[in-house]
Amino acid sequence: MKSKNHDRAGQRYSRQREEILNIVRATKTHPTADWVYEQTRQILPSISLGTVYRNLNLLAEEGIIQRLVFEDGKVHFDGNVHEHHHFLCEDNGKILDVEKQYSSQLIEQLFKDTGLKARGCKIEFYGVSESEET
Amino acid sequence: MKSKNHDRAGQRYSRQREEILNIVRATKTHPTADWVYEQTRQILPSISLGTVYRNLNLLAEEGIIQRLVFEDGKVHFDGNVHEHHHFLCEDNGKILDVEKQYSSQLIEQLFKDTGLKARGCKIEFYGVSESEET
DNA sequence: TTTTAGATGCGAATTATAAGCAACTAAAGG
DNA sequence: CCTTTAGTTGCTTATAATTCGCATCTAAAA
Repeated sequence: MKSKNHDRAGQRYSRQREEILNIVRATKTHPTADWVYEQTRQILPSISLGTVYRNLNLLAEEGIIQRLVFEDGKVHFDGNVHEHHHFLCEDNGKILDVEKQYSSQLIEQLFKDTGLKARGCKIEFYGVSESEET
Repeated sequence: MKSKNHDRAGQRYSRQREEILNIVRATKTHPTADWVYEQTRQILPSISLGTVYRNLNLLAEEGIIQRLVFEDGKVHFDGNVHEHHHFLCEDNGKILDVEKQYSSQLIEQLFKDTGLKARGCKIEFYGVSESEET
């Protein structure tokens, strides 16, 4: 079915946006705009990179996908909008999801320690994900 | 005194690097390369932006300063290399330091929950830092 | 001193991303 | 259906951030 990618004020359906959303939702690789562009081209060969950027940003603004910036300085997108954190593997560069509810605990602790009221938090773990034998 | 900014293999002293390091260490604003450039120019008017980039990256590689990427997608530098986290204020855009030891606790919990061994982690809190009355 | 590898300033090249615009089209109204 | 309207697209051209190439300069060891 057509994911309701147009079910919002001042926004209509477009095939391009539909495919972009499908692609982002179908992967766990936390893709960049460029990767999404390459994938989408295989289905809609005449799509332009600008359209991919526009739609990714639009979907992120709507909260339908997430926009993430990792240490590589690049913007990544994530179809998983539930609370979760990330583990960046220093070996293979992969980004693993950490689907654990660590935020509320930390936010409380932060408040006790500093008085700051956080609305949320993001945790980025880093290390090697696989065994290290050479 | 001249901070030992050259006390490493294949690296010699340079006035430019010294000033850059001083400036990054003297602020808590988590500056971008451009800001550091503007500051350094006031002391060394003929310094070039390329030199600032080169030295910031070099110092970061040596672990003398930290390279951070926040949600604004920009690279920031931090003279504070001790374990600490950040609070991004959604009002004024300021980045506050959270000098608390939350990492080891989380890393342990991550290991228990998933078996992943993290070497470290970064927490980014976000919310409004000041009272919200209008 | 001389030597040498590291550092600098400058300008050109890359990358990632946004902006401008005429042509196209979804969807609401008649 | 046919019109109308405003959102969307592909294209091209900007920007902004960062890196590279290179001749020149200079710390610091010999």
